[in-house]
Amino acid sequence: MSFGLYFRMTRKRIQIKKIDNVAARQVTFSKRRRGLFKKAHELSVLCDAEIALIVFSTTGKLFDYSSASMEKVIERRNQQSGKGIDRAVTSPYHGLQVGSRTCVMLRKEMAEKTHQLRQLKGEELQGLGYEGLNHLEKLVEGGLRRVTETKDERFFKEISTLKMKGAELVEENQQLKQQMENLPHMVHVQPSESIAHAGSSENPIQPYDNSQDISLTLGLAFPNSLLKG
Amino acid sequence: MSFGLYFRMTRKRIQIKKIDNVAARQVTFSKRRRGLFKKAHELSVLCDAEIALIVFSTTGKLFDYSSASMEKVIERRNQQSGKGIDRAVTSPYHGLQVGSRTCVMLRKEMAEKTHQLRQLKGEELQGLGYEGLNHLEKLVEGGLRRVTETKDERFFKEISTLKMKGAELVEENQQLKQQMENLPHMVHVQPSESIAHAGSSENPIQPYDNSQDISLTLGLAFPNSLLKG
DNA sequence: AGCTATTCATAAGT
DNA sequence: TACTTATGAATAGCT
Repeated sequence: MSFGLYFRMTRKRIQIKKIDNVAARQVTFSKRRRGLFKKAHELSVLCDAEIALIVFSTTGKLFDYSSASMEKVIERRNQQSGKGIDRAVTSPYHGLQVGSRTCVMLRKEMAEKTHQLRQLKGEELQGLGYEGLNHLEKLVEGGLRRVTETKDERFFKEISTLKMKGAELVEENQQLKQQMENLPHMVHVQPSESIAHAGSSENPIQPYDNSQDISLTLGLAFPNSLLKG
Repeated sequence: MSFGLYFRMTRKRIQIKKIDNVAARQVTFSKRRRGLFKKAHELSVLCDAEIALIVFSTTGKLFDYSSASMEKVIERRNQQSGKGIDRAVTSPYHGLQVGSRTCVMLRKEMAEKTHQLRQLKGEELQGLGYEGLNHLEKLVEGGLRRVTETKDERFFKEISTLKMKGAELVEENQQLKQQMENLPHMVHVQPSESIAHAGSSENPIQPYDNSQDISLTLGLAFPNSLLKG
């Protein structure tokens, strides 16, 4: 290595235009293609995305990658992008095939999903070996953790909301009491203790603690998803 | 900027596995998706390559890029890779009218099932109230219990099977040894210790304990269901 | 959405 | 083709 020769190994940022030198272009193609496929894979794993990547070199060689099934991804895209423009009309013959094939695929995917669903519920585990069972166990553990975390989070959020509301009520209550005391012409009025009976009588400003009542007062409707299964 | 707070802005290289935190996942998806598309474009320009890239986010949103025409690239790939079967001719007209209505229903069911699946994995829980979350939690707990039970059951069954097989082998081994001792005309034969080397030499009838080897000897193939999701 | 420290990708060279 | 290394680019973690 003669350091004196090059001030920088990489001269400067290259500009994005077709590389003239054929050899250099091929080298760059190899390197960048590898990088691109790696990035595609990482994105699919990190973000649970469904990806299809097709690359043809200048020489006509095919390279492709798909996180799932190439056909499935392409099919899915045909459906989505077909929403805007009615391509079935544009190319009737083509549209026909896409439609019928899609239906078959949908049925297959449905069967697959139903099976996955049952496995997550701990059914239909016959086909799984040790590796499969372990993987499934980890998956369900993760799910349980997330569900529980979400539940607790929601729970605490509601508690604090209620406490704040309670505090407001206590304060309002106090103000009402004072107002009543300032109206001596009325007959004696019983203080409405029942409204804030759980609040500390020693410190009325302190948040109203009714965490015991949450399940009764805030049970939200359960959407029609998992309950019916 | 308070420099004292962080030793490093970017802690260290991340590991490539699904990001749990939904918000972080979405941010990363945005950033990396942009990067990926940029790289794809650069490759197509620099090296004059023909590229098609399709990405579906977890939420089902479609992003795609193609250096030329998406359809053209996909078609070109179909020709290269699908040498065997001409699928275009296979389904000429069948099932379009019948299929169209069925397909709509199938799609709805698919969406529903996909949602249920995600909920079981602890995602898309926004719509659930306390009741719903509790129900879901119980469901997943049950699933986890069943999966774990099945796994353990399978495990112990295999262990006992192996122990029995081991015992048989040890017995057979003993018999062979005796037979050899009863054949004095032959040259000295080395006892085949290697067959049952893990068995206790002090009590050869005792079941052969190779529980350590189970993962090596009985790793069943994992079916194509949950691993790819 | 914006900012940096850090990791990652890679152009040029051997 | 593979390896090396300085540099530019991408991006994780934080506002």
